[in-house]
Amino acid sequence: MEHRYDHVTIEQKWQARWAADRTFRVLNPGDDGFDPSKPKQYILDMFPYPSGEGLHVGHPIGYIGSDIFSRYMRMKGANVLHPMGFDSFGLPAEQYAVETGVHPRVTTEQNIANYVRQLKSIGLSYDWDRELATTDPGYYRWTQWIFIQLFESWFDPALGKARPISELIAALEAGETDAAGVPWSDLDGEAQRSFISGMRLAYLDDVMVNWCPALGTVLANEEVTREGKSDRGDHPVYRRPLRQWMLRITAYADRLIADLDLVDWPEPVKAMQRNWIGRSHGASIGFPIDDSDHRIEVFTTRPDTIFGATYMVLAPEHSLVESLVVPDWPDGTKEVWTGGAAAPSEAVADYRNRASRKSERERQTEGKDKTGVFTGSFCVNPASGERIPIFIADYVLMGYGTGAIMAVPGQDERDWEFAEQFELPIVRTVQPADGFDGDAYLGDGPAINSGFLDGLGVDDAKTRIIEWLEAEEYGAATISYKLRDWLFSRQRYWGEPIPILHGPDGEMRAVPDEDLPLLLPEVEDYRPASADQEDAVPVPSLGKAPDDWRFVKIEGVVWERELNTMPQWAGSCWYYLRFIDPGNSDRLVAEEAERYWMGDSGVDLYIGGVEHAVLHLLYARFWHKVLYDLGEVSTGEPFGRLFNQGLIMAHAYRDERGVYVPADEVEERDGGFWFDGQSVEQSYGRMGKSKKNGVNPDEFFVDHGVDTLRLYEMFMGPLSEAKPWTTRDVVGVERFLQRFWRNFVDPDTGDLLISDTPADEELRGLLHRTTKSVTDDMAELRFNTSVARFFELNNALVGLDSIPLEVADVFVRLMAPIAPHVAEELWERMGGDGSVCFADWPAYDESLAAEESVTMVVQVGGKIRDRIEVPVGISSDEAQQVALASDKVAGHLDGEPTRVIVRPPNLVNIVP
RNA sequence: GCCGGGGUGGCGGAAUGGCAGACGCGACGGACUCAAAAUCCGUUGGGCGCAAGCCCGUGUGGGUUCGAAUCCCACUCCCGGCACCA
Repeated sequence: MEHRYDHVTIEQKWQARWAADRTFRVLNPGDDGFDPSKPKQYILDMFPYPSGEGLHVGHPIGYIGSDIFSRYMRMKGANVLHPMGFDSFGLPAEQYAVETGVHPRVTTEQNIANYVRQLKSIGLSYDWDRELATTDPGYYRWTQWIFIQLFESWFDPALGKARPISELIAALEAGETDAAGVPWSDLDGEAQRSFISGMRLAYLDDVMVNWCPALGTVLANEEVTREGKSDRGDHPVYRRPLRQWMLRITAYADRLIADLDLVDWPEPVKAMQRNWIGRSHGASIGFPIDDSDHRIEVFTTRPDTIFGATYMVLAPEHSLVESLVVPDWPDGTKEVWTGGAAAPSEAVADYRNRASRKSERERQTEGKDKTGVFTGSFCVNPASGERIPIFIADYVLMGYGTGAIMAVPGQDERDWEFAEQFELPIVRTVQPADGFDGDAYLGDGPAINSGFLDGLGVDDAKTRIIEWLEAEEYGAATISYKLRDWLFSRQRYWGEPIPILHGPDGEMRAVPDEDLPLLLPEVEDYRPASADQEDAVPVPSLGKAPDDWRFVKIEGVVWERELNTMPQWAGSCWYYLRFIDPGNSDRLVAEEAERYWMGDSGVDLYIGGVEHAVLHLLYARFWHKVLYDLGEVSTGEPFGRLFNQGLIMAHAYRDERGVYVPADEVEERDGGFWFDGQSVEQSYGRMGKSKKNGVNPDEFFVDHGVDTLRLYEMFMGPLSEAKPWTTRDVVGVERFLQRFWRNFVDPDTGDLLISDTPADEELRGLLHRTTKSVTDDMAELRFNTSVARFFELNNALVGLDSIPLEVADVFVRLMAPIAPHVAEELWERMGGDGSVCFADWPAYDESLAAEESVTMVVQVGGKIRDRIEVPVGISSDEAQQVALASDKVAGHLDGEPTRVIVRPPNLVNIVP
């Protein structure tokens, strides 16, 4: 009784020891005691937003995975950087402040303290000396500094990289280059400023924003769901034109795609990023406007179909629309083109008005029902020479390509639908395949009705028409992207202030370095200046800051501070760099430390959820590339290897009213589920407080133990897969740990049951096989099968009077990464040297790992007919003889075999 | 619609061209116990058979191969992402 496995005492003892000894502190190059001969491993978790709810058992599965890998790498002799911090700017703390008046800083600090406590209680081997939070002024000072670098840089297309804007200005002033064709000296001060502003990587622009009145802020495209709701809170979002800060991520589109080939990431994440960037090859073509010198530029991926362009469509917001509207409907105008209006101006105004009120969602759900009106103007198809009508329609999006299309109904489904509805001509320019009976034909085939293209396949026709367009100066080959510049302003309080000053004449300057960090001002009222109607106008919360913050006098002139704050993604764009050197007040990261820890390919292992595939991971890559171009970091990519852990799912139960009931009190019987005497319905999804199916880790640790949680979560299945939490199954690993302990420790005396008698051959073979198997699993993060191997080895020890020392020593070390507390305790009792965390990872002997004899399978015609024990080293001839001598084989074989396949020592297949 | 991932016992899963179902849960039988819990031992894919043994079996259909859960083709269902992107 006295000496049973007491997980609570053991786990608390070792967590206290690790904290007191700073066991997991890791040194930087240059620090006293740093060992440069060791290889480095930078193993990183996606840091959390510290929510008020704290962690449930589903959250840390990725942290446990990275912790095991970190502990394994330490034992392999690496310097391991394994830090943790908090992404602590964000809406929940601010919303709480709105409701209660409690400063977000206070809430954030409390939540972080709770997270740290919970994370420590999981036994995660972080170097807590490097803890950081994005809300620390010492941290966001550098977030602001990076923003200023973006503001002070431009993307030089000739070099394909960012450069200081001062170099552009110098070149312009020296006359080495000009401003988009205009000599620099011909521009006045205002025009010069405007040109420079248009070149910066961080710039102000009038853009269509996603305005969310309920949140009181605008949102990035990435933060709006396909239903046209806010990603956070699910509030309605409206389109508004507004002057906002933008980051020129589009300049990096090609590099962001190309460099995906350099990183070891899950293919789905790479695919999502490629898809999000959406690079497509095509041509831009200018269609001359009838009776005008102007042209309408379109982008198309199918220039080969130009002879079939029978009309043209502009997005309703297109800037040329006004100039295209004619006073009266021209001859040939069909009734359906007019939208019932008496004149084009009325029809267009009306249509634009309605389109601007539609949400993204409404535009999308219209699907096949196309809407639009005729502008009254025509342009000329440069290939066919036909005069074709110009429409506006909201199925053409302003944000992609040029906001205008040549409509080719014969080869485009959307154009087909529009043409049918608006009674426009349809001309096929690709001969459909035999048997095709659909509408628009998207496949390959010879060109028809296409003049000099006739007979060419799609690819050849594309090449030919682009040559012609370039020769005739109607257009050129182009590449278009779905990716748009990153909208970087938010009107909320709890974010990094954008460190920019606005002068009286509209000029801008960065806050000087010595004034950083630009601290968030104190305000009395955290409420965003929002209203519940969509008509409200976005107003930054920092407008409520005191005047001595808002206005700055420089050399007698009053400058006004930028009032927008940065989005939550800002802080997480570079935190992995700060972990390397979190206390540095001179640089965002010291050069030598950065070079050491980022090595050739950046972070060695980055574990986190797949939900960040296009947001955080794309933004961070973008910032990293800018910093790389500016010489601040030494690698082209931040995260060399990425791993997505799967969610822990759980069953939830609802009663007849649809109200969730506590999942841990539901009983299963008679083929149904019951709570408090009534039948409840089972569903399956993410764990969460609202579904009453979360499992609280604090309670779990008391009842079952931390090592049990770690073993269970790793044993559930592959780390990358979503898996259901089943409390019932926990007992398996719990039993294992108790049996493991009993194998080592006499329950009556507390004596170690270890002797130095050697292991017998069978046990020694199993030990080496286990070591080999677990070692192989570690590199691939296949911890589920490692745990299974532990069970097997453990079962082989049951019933022995004592464990051979060679087995005990290796077993404890193998267990140390996954179940570190019990491993430390046994290691100490066994008289191990120092912490087991730095013991050598066990080696194995390949020849001992091989089994002495194996079961050879004998097949006849591919069906198993016999199993024979044979020595491992059996020769092909011997194996064949043994197999053919089998009685069981003889019964299934009449006559001589036609062929015998021999794969010693595993298999002989006799083909009759 | 497009892109990506997946379908294996009652359940979680193992096996990536060579013994399908490792390991665990559950279930069943047994030991210990006055009894229960805990613990320990055994059985456990389905079917036929007293047994030896035989047949079937990895979503469906086909193919490659001496041999396929694994590779190829077609289909189907489930999950994730994107979606009027010209």
